Amino acid sequence: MELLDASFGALADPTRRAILARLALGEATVLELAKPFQMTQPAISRHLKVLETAGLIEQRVDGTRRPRRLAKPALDNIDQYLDTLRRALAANYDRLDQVLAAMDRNPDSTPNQRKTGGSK
Amino acid sequence: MELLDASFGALADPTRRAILARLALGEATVLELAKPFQMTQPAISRHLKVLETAGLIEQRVDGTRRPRRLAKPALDNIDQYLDTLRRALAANYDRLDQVLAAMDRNPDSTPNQRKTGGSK
DNA sequence: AAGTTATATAACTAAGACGTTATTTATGCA
DNA sequence: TGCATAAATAACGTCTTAGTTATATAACTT
Repeated sequence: MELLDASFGALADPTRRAILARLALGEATVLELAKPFQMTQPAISRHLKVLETAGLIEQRVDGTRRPRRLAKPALDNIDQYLDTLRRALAANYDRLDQVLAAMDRNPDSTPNQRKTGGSK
Repeated sequence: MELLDASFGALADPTRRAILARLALGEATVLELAKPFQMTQPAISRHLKVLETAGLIEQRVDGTRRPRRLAKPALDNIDQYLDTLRRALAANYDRLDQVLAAMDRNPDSTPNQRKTGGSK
């Protein structure tokens, strides 16, 4: 699943998330996107390429401009992955040893927690 | 939202996602985690620190071992963020210009697409 | 055709990520 | 005590990322 590599990697950068936030309001060109972020146009173009490779945005051709907008495939993919994690998490919390572990890790009940014998 | 930086960054690495997949089956120690991945123990320890900083896993103390398990906060946080993107995406797709854009970007209908006279 | 505008690409630099081996710290055990 | 084991940390090399400036490409404008 290397699309996940690209997708999560793309989302890990605050500038790229800001770009997505801007695109959430509607499509925008490179220069429009570059304006609010004090950063050069080439830098934004690179970020856009990363986002597009990740499947998070799409291009459109309009003369010399290339307005970008949000795309869905990556989001669906990510959602699906996170779902498996959520499920596993829920399942683990239902297990007894997880409950015991939770008690064990509470510093109030056992100052210096152990479990083999009980000393130090 | 720099927790998102950490969370998405953590999920961008395939080794770390594999670690999470293993932890989805239940808690495991560093050495147990290191075994399947042919990688040294220090490397795994670093990955675990990244995952923990991101809020994706937790530790437990058991003598000299530190079994890890999945944690929820980061997932909730991520879910919430993705939700805003999903919403924006849906909203954008409801707009007329987005629909026109979709047609415009279809290479079959217009070989060298323009639009100065059409929408915008 | 010539100039302008929108974007992409190239070449470079600085910083960060990810792996290694060697060593340290902390606990358990004889 | 002293040795063994689990995990963390240090120091280091290498590859990747994110930014810069300079330049190239493509399309619109006159």
